[in-house]
Amino acid sequence: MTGNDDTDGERQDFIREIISEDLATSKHAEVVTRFPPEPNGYLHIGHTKSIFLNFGIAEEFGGRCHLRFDDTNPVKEELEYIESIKEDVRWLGCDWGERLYHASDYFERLYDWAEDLVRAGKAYVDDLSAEEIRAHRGTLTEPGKPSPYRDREADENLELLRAMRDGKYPDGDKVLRAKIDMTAGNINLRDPVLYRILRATHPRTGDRWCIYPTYDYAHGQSDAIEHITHSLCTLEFEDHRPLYDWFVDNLPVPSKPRQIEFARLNLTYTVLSKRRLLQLVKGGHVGGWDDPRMPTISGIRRRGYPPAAMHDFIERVGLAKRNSVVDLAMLEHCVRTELNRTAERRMGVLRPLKVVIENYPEGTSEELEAVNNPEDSAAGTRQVPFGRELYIERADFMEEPPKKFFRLAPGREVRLRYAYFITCRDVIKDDTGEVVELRCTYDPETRGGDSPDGRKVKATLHWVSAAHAVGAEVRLYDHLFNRPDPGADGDLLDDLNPGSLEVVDDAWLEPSIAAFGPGDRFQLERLGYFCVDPDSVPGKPVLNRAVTLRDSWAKVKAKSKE
RNA sequence: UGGGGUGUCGUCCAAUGGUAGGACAUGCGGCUCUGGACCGUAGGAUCGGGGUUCGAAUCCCUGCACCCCAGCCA
Repeated sequence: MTGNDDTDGERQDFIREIISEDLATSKHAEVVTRFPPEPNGYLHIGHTKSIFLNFGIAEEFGGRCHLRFDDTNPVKEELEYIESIKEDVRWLGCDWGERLYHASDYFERLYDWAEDLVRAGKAYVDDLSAEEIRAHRGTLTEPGKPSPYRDREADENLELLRAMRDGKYPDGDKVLRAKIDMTAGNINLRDPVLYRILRATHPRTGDRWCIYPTYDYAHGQSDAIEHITHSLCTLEFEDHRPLYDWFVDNLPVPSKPRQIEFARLNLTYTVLSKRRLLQLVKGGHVGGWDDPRMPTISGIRRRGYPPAAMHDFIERVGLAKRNSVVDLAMLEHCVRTELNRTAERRMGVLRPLKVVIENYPEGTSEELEAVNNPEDSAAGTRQVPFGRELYIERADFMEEPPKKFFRLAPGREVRLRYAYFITCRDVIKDDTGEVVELRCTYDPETRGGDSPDGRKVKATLHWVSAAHAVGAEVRLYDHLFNRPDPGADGDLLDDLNPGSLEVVDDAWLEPSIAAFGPGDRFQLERLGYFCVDPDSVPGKPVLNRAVTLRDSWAKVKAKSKE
């Protein structure tokens, strides 16, 4: 189901249709998919599409999904990445069970098959340099020319290949190439490289090998070895498919997998490429791979996006073959929907304005009952302390309110959530004319927030008791880039949003928030959804704002400014 | 000017020869102890030109636009 359909649960995307058909016609008895990351970076939101697709299909069709590291290039790959990828996949709720594999598990078999190809006259060792190979490859419009080494005898090739494996030649000195067709329109078929000489320590095989298979030579065969039935990948591999099939058809592999391509995910205001993400991290433009502004899985986890929201998002985005860019607002909608359902409510004030309740007895306080989650009665209630001195949000008071401003103003009565109606009696300013304190009175009859005489107020404000509040640092995030297509016409860095991070270090929170630990998510009423950051220290929580609430007042305000 | 793909509301995805529909976004109402949530409602699309057909987003022809490929990256 694509998730954007509510009348027909049968509807499927084109890949699920193919699989259903393969099952119906008994082409396959079971479905086996795989998620095949290269451990050369951190996973990002784009990968969630592939992860949920592969694991989701396996689950829906009662099959299985393998986690396979495509570790064929030790120059770029690291153990650190392997660990982070596993953690991220697990966090998304996907379980590969015992089915953890690596392309490097198959290096021995892949090599044997390479000898088979050589013996069959379908592969040869080429002495040409990388530059010469490129020159011989031709261009998009001109055919390539055969290498002078293309017609070496099988025996000589075999000897050379073994010598390559045994470390007799320096890096880059020779390669093994498939002998296919130097004039093919599809450049991938112009005698692709199968093995290159690379003296690099592999994260798993160490220094056992000095030749490594290329992606093209390793991927399809790895799929076949694992009896993958449907090998799902992104569009740019579409014209590798003939090569993929060529290997599977020319090698004694145990099964014949089918590669199917789909469009990768793109998001507005976001970059999703390892190269550009690495650029942001290495350049110090963000705090690291897990900076909450990063579209990495570790970034959004720290930011407070729940895995369930990611799943919902991927379902809604759907699956097709056309390149597209999804509106970031769609993702934020999914985050809000999930958090609205599951996150408990709390109160906190970001930019405090002191309020003194003049007719509230000095030196006393009381506890008021507050609902934890109006969307979930099972979440229960909690007690919130109230006293004579409070903080409210600075933005909730205006000395000269415009027509549509419903909040506190001189002489006006509003409700303090779950507490009392208060009326603003006096405004105290400092030398510069800035409002520093409000003198108010409360109506004891309105305890809990309802007036016995049926009197209405137009606004309800959040607040905290000054005597009980916990000081906190709150990090507010905005889009990392200030245009929907960052880097589209020029330097990516020119499009960085200088206001993407705002740190508020004198926020006040209701005391119950101290009970939350890193990773816990909750709503600060009227402000948004927040997540406790690991930077928190005892007595001084650090909060990340995952996403704001929808804010129709902000829209009214923005419109009146135009 | 080689090969491989893709063109449907602003955005994403459906409609598989038979009323172009949903979601997000946007506008307008309602409701509300969160200007939240929720409910209702409106506007908004088949790349162009021919053809086949009672009937075309769908089939055919022909243009056009966009994406990918010339790593010993994946």
